[in-house]
Amino acid sequence: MRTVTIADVARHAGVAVSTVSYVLSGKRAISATTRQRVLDSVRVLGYHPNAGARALASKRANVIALVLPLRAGMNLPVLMQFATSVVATARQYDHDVLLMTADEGPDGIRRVAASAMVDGLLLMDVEVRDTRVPLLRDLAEPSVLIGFPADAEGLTCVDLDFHRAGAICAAHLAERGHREIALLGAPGVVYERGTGFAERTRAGFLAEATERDLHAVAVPCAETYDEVASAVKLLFDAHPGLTGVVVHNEAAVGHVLGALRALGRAVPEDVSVVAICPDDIAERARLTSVLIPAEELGREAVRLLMAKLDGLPAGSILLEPRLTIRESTR
Amino acid sequence: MRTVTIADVARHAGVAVSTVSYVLSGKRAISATTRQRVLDSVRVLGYHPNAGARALASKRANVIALVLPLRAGMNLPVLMQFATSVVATARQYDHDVLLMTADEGPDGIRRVAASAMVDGLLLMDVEVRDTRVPLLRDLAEPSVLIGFPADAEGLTCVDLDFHRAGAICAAHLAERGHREIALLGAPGVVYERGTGFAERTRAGFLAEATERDLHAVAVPCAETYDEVASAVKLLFDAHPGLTGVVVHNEAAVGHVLGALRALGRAVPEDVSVVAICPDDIAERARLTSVLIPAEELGREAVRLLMAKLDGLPAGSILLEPRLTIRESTR
DNA sequence: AAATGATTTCGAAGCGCTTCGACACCTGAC
DNA sequence: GTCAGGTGTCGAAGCGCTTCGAAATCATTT
Repeated sequence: MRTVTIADVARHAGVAVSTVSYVLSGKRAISATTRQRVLDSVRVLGYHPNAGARALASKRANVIALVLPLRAGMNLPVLMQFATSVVATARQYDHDVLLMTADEGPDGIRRVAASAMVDGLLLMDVEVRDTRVPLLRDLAEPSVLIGFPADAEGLTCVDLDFHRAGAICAAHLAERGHREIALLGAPGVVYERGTGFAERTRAGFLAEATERDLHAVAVPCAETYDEVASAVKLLFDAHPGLTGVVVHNEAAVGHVLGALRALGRAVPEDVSVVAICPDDIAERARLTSVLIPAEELGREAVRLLMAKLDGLPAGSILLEPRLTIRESTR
Repeated sequence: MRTVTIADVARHAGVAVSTVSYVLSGKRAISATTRQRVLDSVRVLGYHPNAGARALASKRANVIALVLPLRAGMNLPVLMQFATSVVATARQYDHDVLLMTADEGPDGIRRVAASAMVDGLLLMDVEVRDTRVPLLRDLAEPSVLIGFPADAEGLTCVDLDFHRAGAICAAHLAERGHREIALLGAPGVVYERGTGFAERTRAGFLAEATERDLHAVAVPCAETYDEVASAVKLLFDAHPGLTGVVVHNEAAVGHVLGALRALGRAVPEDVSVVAICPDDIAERARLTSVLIPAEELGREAVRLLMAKLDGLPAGSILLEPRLTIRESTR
């Protein structure tokens, strides 16, 4: 059972090879009768174009690379949703997905790009000072990043709008009548590194609080229980009237709840808590939260990449955060 | 910056194109001096072979498809470890990985296979009566399955040796002096479907128990708390002297512990519990367990697939289970 | 010195597809 | 009846690589 080639289809339909190609690609007008004859032959013979030959001739592989950080510490449900959404969306655009792990590093990216194996790249979890970013800049292949590196100039990035997320949390607490609120953010070092998303959440939170005339503080937050507990204690010592807390640190959120319990402050009776974290974590603890929209991130990232493949300019985009109200705020 | 082709390398090194090809593939002897000259040119020019052209000429894409069940209900850590291991191992064999989701179904498989986009396929979580299995059988491309379908004849499958796993659990309990033990397995319907792995665990468990002259029973086990609780109650009513329980049902294991607690039986003081489940679940509950060796599964699956790609015959293999002793048995 | 055989290198023929320019045919306008 | 301008189709030239057979080179042997 030799594999069926376009020449077989052409012979079977009694037309030229190029005609078959044009029917399939739609790049030139073909009469309805010829078109139908060709399509019938395709069906009858079970023809599938050879991807390699197509890529070679057209300089388009119809494959995108998905570079995932398959290391420990990632939130798996988020990663999975993202990957699933990328694959599904890519298929809608008639593209396949080549899976790469971040630990091949820049070389892996250079390799797949230079080999014309993929037409574009999707990188998840880009770090602030990522060694791959300069490479992406002068790669011929377009790329889209999930997350913003330190200097996003000239790159296409997709991320949750953390400024708005911070603001939405503050607004939610304000609307519930809280007058004194706090943000527990990432560990201090993260701010010192100038990590964009942590800083932006903070700015949005404080701006909205100021706007609404609330008393607000924002403090970094470590991730071990003891450190979290003492930070929470310090916070309430300094601000006894505090009734609303936003936690933007998925590793610390459980500890914050524990610390509150230890201090004898009930949630939501005494203190309302809003988290900015993956949905599974918030769901488990029944927390009001702003989730990480993994599926939407994947979809938008692919959409942007496809636009770039078509030569369209594509700027970065920020996704609108959405608050899910659960049982930790009142 | 036109991309560098093999012709550029040949010109730069002052040799024929075919010589460059042979240097790179090692398929013919090339003198050391020529070889070095070519390799230098490759380095200087930054040459990377065009994957499409290579695939077209050699009929080898150097890509394998990884078909994952990206639906809910999978144990994510297991899936991730598996995927990571597959990608890493494939790279060792100079192959890349095309990521597909099971929801494209047989058509997706047919598509990538017929388009010569991949040389082989890796399917995870194959179901007992999987519609893709007959397809795989008469596909030209070799494939490896994780898990055993109803009829594995002529297929290459990799899985944990559940017969041994059942036996190891029984043996562990026997060594600790337990004389009356039970296996809580998959829900009844799973056995009725004739699912291989559930039945094999059961057989291994009972055989080992008989061997060691223990009193052993094996019962199916549902997955809601109430059903589990009543099953556990019935079990202990019927066998008051029961002191060892093996749970082979990752969804039920938490409920079993709860039910035991409700019956006033302490673990491990009154009852020893061994689980056959993903490591994260056992780790969380500090259970002695036989884990699902995701990483090893990935590695072995790729190894088998590569063997088949080289035309070697490859039978199915069963991985040796390993017991991790934690705090639930004594 | 010629012949033999190994060893190393070369040239050319594809692999299956896309795409460009050209050709054939058909309209309708003059 | 001729010619301009569409349509629809074809043929051929690659795309960049692998691989086969043959040529060229060199060391041995007779």
